[in-house]
Amino acid sequence: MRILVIEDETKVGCFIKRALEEESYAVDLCEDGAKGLQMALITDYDVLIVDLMLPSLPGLEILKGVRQARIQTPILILTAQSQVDQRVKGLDAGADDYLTKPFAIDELLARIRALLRRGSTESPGVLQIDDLALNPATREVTRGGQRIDLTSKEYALLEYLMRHTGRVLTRPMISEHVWNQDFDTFTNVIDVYVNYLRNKIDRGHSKKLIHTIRGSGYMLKVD
Amino acid sequence: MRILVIEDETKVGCFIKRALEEESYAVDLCEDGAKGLQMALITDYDVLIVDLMLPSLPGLEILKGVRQARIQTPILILTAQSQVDQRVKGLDAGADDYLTKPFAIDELLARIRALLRRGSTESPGVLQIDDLALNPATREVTRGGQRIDLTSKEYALLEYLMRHTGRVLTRPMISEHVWNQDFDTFTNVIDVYVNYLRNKIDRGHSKKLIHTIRGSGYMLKVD
DNA sequence: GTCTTCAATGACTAGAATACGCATAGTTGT
DNA sequence: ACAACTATGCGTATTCTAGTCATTGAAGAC
Repeated sequence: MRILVIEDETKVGCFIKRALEEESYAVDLCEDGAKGLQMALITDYDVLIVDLMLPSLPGLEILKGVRQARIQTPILILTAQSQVDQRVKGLDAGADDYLTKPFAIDELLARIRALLRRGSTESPGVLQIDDLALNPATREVTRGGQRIDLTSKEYALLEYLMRHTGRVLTRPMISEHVWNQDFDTFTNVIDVYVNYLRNKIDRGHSKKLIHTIRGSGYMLKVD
Repeated sequence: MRILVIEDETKVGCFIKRALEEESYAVDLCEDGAKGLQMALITDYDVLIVDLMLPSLPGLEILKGVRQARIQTPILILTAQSQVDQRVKGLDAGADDYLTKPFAIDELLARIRALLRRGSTESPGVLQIDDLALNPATREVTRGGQRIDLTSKEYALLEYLMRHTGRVLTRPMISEHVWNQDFDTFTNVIDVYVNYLRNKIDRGHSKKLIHTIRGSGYMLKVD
C-alpha cells in the first residue's frame, strides 16, 4: 500500500513516514505543496495525507486539484485544533477524513486502515478469501485457522493481493505499491516473493489461491 | 438520501433528526440498539449514524452485525471525547468515520456529504457483445457463460476488437494497437491470431462474431 | 447473362524461436 | 540467523515464421 505524505514540518513528516514504514506501507514524503500535488497526480497512491497548513500552496488547493483530476484516492487531512472551519471546507473539497494535531500515532494508523478498507470492495476489518484471513490491525494471517508467520515484505505483498482479490495485478503495479520504486525489468524480486508466499500459503492445500496470469501478472482468487 | 440515526439520548437524537431533515434527508430515528440493527438490516439506508454508547446493545455489535450481513452502507459513529480506544475499535470494526460529542452540527453535515460522495461512483467496466463478455479487471472472457482461456496476445487482440465493435479495423490499426509497432507487410501474425481467436470464440457457435472485411481488415459485430 | 479462369487475399498448420515464470542457490546487510 | 534481494538454468507455453491450402470476386469467353 503506497502512501503520500505532504507535510512541511520535517520533524512531523519524518515521524509519520517512519511509523508508516514500520507498518510496511510504501511511503513518499513531500515537504512542498506544489510538488506534492504533482506527485499525487502522476502516481497511483492508495492514501494521501495532507497537512492543510503548507507554505507554497494551501492544502485545500491540493485537494481540489486531485479531485478535479477525478482521482478518488482517499485523502486524510491534518489540521490544527483551532482551524474548525478549514476542516469543514476540507471535507467539502473532497477530503475523506481529518485528524487534528497533535494526534496519537495509533489513531492515524487506525484511520488509514479505515480509509484503505473503504476503497476496496471489502468492508469488514478483516480481509478474508476462502479460509485465508488477514487482520490488518494485528497483522495476523491465518489459513484454515492455522497461524502463518510472514516477514514484513511477504505480509505487505499479501495484503496488497488481498485488497485486490479477483483482479489481475501486474508486476509494475505490485512494484509500485509494495516496493516503493518504479519497476526495474532486470530484477525478479516479485517472482521470488510470490514463490515465498506460495510456499507458506498454498503449499499443502488443494485449493490454490495465488494464481499466475501468464504474460500479465498475478491474481488472488478462489477458482 | 435516507439516513438512520441510532441514538438513545432523546434530546441529541431529535436535534440531529431535525438538522438532517432541514437538509432534506429522509431520517429515521431509533432509540434502541437491537431495534436499530433490525432496521438497518431490512431497509436500504444511504448512511447510518450510530452512537457507540447505547443501553441495550453496544454500538460495536451493530457495526459487526451490519458488516456481517455484507451491507456496505457508510457508517458514522458517535463517541464521547474520552473513548479513544472505542473509536479505534469502531473504525476497525467497519465504521467509516466518527465524530466526538459534543460536535458542531455543521461538521456532522459535512461528514455525511463526504460519506455520500464516496459510494456514488460505480462503473460496470465489463465489455459485452451478444453473449460474449470480457472483464478487463480480471481478464476473464466468457461466451454464453462458458469461460474461455486466452493467451496474453489473444486477449489483447480481443479487447481491442471489443472496444471497437461494429467498426472495421485495418491490419495497420491492429498492428499499432495490439503489437504497438509499425506494420510489416511481410508477416501474417494478425491473420494467425484472428484464426486462434476464432477457434476459441466462434467455433461451435452458429452466430459468428468475428468477421473479415475482404481487402480491408476485420470487424467484431453481431449480424 | 452465366460460366470459367485466375490472381489476389485470407485461412490454416506445423514447427522453430523466443520469452516467461519457477525453482534453487548464492550474496548482501542487519 | 534472518530477511531482502540477485543471479542462473531449465522446462514449457506463447509467439511468430513460413509454407500450403481455400476462398473470393473480377475479367474474359461463350
